[in-house]
Amino acid sequence: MIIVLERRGNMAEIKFSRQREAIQKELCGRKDHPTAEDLYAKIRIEHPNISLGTVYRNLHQMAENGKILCIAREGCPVRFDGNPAPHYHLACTACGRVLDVEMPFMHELDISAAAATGGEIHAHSVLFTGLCADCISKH
Amino acid sequence: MIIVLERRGNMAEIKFSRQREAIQKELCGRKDHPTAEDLYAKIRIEHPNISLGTVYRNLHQMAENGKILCIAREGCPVRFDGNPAPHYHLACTACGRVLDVEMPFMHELDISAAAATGGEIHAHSVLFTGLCADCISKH
DNA sequence: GTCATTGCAAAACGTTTGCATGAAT
DNA sequence: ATTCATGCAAACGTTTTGCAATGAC
Repeated sequence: MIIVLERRGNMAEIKFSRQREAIQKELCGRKDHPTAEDLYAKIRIEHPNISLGTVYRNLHQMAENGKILCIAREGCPVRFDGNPAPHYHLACTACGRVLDVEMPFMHELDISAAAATGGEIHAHSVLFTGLCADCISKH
Repeated sequence: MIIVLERRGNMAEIKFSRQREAIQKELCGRKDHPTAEDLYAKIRIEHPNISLGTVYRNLHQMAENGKILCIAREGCPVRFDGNPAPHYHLACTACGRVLDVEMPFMHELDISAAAATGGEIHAHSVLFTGLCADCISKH
């Protein structure tokens, strides 16, 4: 299997589009981590003609360009994060939400990993699993 | 969306099966992180009648019971890890492989995250992104 | 005898793609 | 005029499911 991670094919220009603008605005205006369908549903209110394919295409492009993050989990649709700065996430086992965890990001981990592997680490993503504060207090 | 993470429905008995045994043996006998299809293809050599559904069902059950780990990434089929002890992974951007990273696991991160969220952290999974040693040296 | 597990094939799901049209530069 | 982006609908790859049959206990 070949993993294609190349940035946009050599120097193709990115043209403005209403749709991309709407997606970007919607995603960056929220602090949760919506799925493509979530965004599609929301954006459709103001842009009734937008298509799901366009949402996916743009999310993909934005991720390639480092403008957003993707959060993948077993058995769940991918979630997107409008904040591209590396940070931690918590997947709550009770309510199913994915939340940001406000703690300092350990860039040192990348250094340790690079030392351990002899390779070159570009990023690390961390997903905590557990109960969020809301779910703890509700019970 | 409701996330179902419950362990096996109250106290249903787990009965032995040849197929599960083969899956367990195959997965735990290797240090890479195969997909369900990979395992299916391999196991089919000795158990020609096994079905892909059975492979998925058993992997799911084993994951629920904490016998194996799942590694999910955007755009890739889920990979399974026969070693359920918490540890780190590297996804190589050049060759596409997912490798173990031999470095001490930071349980302290869970404590920091619990403090930061006010919740209860059960685990954390880390996926590094970068180049593995093989790909660095090949270039 | 009971109930978990299987194989099979169909369906579900999330996502990607081809193509003709439209919009941005 | 060029070429990037869009909407649509069809296709894709992965995973799950219903069901009747089999196997474990």
